[in-house]
Amino acid sequence: MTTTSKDNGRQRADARTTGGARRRAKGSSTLASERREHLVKLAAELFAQKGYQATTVRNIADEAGILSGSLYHHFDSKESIVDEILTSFFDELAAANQAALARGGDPREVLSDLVRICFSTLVPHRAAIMVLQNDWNYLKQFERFDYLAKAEADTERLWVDQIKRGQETGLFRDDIDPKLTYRMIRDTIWVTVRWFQPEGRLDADGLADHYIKVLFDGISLHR
Amino acid sequence: MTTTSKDNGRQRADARTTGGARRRAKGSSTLASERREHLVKLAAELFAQKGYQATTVRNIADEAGILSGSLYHHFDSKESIVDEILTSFFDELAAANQAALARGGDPREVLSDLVRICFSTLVPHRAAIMVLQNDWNYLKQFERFDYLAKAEADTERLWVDQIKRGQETGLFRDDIDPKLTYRMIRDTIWVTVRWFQPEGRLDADGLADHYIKVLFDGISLHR
Amino acid sequence: MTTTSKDNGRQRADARTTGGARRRAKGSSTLASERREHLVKLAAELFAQKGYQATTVRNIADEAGILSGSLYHHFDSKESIVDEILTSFFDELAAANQAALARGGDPREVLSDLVRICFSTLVPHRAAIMVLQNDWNYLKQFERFDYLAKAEADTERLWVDQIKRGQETGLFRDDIDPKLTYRMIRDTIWVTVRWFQPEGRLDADGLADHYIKVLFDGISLHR
Amino acid sequence: MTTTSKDNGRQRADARTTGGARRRAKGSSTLASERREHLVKLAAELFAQKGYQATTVRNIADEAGILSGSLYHHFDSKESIVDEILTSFFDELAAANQAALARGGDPREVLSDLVRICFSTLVPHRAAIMVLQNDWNYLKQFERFDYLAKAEADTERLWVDQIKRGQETGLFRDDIDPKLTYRMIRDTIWVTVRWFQPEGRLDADGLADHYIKVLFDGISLHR
DNA sequence: AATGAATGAGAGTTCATTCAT
DNA sequence: AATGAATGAACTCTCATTCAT
Repeated sequence: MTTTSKDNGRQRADARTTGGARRRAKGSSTLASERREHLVKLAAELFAQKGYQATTVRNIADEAGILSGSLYHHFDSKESIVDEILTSFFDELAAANQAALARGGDPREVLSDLVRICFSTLVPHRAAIMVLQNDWNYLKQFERFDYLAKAEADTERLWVDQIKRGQETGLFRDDIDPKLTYRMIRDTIWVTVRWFQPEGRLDADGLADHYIKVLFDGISLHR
Repeated sequence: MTTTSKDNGRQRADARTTGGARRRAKGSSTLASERREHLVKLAAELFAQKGYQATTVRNIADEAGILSGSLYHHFDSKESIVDEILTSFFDELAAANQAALARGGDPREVLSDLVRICFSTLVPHRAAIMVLQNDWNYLKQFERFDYLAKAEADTERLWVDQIKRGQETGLFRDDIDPKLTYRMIRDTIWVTVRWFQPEGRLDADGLADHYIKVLFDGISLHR
Repeated sequence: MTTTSKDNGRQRADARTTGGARRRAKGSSTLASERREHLVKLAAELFAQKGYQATTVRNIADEAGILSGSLYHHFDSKESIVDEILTSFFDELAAANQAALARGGDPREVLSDLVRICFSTLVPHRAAIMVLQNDWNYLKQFERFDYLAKAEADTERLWVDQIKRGQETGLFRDDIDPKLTYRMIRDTIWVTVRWFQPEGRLDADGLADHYIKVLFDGISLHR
Repeated sequence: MTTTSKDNGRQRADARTTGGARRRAKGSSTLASERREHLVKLAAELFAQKGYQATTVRNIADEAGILSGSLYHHFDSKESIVDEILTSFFDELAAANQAALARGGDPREVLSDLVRICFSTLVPHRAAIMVLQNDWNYLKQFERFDYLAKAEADTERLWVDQIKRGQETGLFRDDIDPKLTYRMIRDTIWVTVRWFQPEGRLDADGLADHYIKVLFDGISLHR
């Protein structure tokens, strides 16, 4: 197997037993990579619109103006495509979260940052989030996507730590359950992807502000 | 179509939004109806577990110990089955919501009731909510399910009215968007179906209490 | 899963985790089984003619006058069909070999019997032998067919034992290699399936006689 | 088609049965020819391992470290590659057979020579023989390979002549069928390619000796 | 001499649904 | 009320081959 663009951008655990040289000198792979990214984008849009299962590889190929078989020049499988979409989202999110943690601040500030990060991915990673909301239940059955569950577990730890720290430092109420609270925050944010319209009254930042307000102080008017 | 129970338990399309349970009065059809309900229950469990699309009619038939073709004696399509699951949920929810409204009380009390109603459906209607969370994006493309969008619009009006009334009477903050707030509340509650375990630390009521607390007063500790 | 004819006639190692009742009272399965056997026969003929790989499930379905998808009512997969063909051959061969052994006699008699048994399968199991000759190299890569290699190993032991016994009792020459000799006999017999015509000058029995003659005494005229 | 080495190394179809090696006399095409031969060798190895049908042109290209499309600079089809492998085998075999005949001797000596020739091709032409054993049934359907059947018919005549001559001169038994006997000898020898290991206890020559012994005198111990 | 993108035909398989029995 | 056989359309994916660069 040569170094085509089919490698899916992620390391494979299984070593290649068959021979074959690996090459490619200069920059023609940039073009290949652009084509590939374009196809991923088209697929992402369809996955978001109709769902992963309901989108056929023919749909994607049609959108690109090629035949379905031709997609397999670029990707191993339909799964590879969605994998690429999800990976790119998770990688970016993890990096942003780490950066927020590194910036420091009191738990309320960190939590605000984390919330804002979530909302800020809504537009650039709409498809990934949509797929996660609608098709995760289906995708999780494939070993290949186990890494997503792990990534989510990491994120949970990160949030829960901040909530607990907030409780210890007297910033947050003591009578809420950290894990439960995290889950509700997480779900509430991501699920907005279903109805959120960036061109609407509130953009992603506005949505974040609104949510942070309610999250920290509730909807009640306090005297 | 024969004179069996195949009419999907629902007389007319325009009867959909009126809510309320339907009963079959007379004789042997009760047995048929019981068998039918049993099959719906089996299907519901599978839909909840694997999703609507990923569940095959064969899966359902297998679970019932019959052949897939035999299901069509009871239902005229796979869609009919999920329709029945969803209708039963929406009918019950609408009725409960109306009852809460009828009971009256200040907006905070009514809203609390509405929240509690939502959480209380989590167990008996787990499958319907799961389907709505995971497969709505797919199902909405069929005209047949347009009534669900209408029912949801009705519910939204009901909630938004209460939130606005709360703002007018000085109970709720003025700087929150009623519609946005409703959506977030709605999403936060329903999405819990994905991880909620009735046998866990908190049951549905506990979850409701926890959420109402955070919703009204936020997670911050106010002096 | 119910007890349809899809079980492939062979036990499955993997237990069925999904529920479902198992029934079937009377004899309607005989009919189902007949249909199934008919399809297997059609497939066998095609496999023998064109090879396993080159035969498509559509070819088989066409021959049966149904659509390709309909085959899957009867079989899990194309592999299942060929499996059935091979299993039936191996089962019968193993039984016949055991019977020959049980009959006893000196090694020359037993070996003659074994040879005759091989030739006698040429007509009834032509397809299986043809597949084994032409497609074994392909089929052996699938775990599913590991049992064939095992069956072959058993047969080898059986033959080699007789050859050795013949050498010990002074019936056979001492300067031949038992294993090598077995392999050559085996291959020589089975490979005749490629050109053997039952309607030709010699039938399977005639072929066996001819071969036994040459095998034991060679082609040379001994004074 | 350009003026590359794509003409498959063979000038005309009617030159096929004449046998003999073909050389390219002149200049830089020697390099091209070497590359070509290298590719044929890689393909041969794969065909032997996995069979002709199961080997994809991509497999071959991978092995060579190039892309599958690039193979078509050297060959005009997958068939051309296997054709080259088979032709080279048949040409050499025919030449060797002719030489044996030319050397003369009594039928027993000639037959021994022919047997030894067959065994001696086992190593250098392993792939061709393997393909012939496993994929001939598939390849024979293409007109292009009709010449193989013809070559085989020629060989048969040659062998049968010697066997008959042996019977006439009282060297061989009269009660064996010459044609049948030839076929069994042929099959027995070629089919060993499936399990023969040159590094094993017996090399090709040893195998030949062993077989000649059994062929002429049988496995029985004659007083 | 090779790449990289694509074709086009066809592969095995799935599945909701129908219908005679 | 159920069976068992079949449909027909669609699915993901494969692969020999082509061709502009």
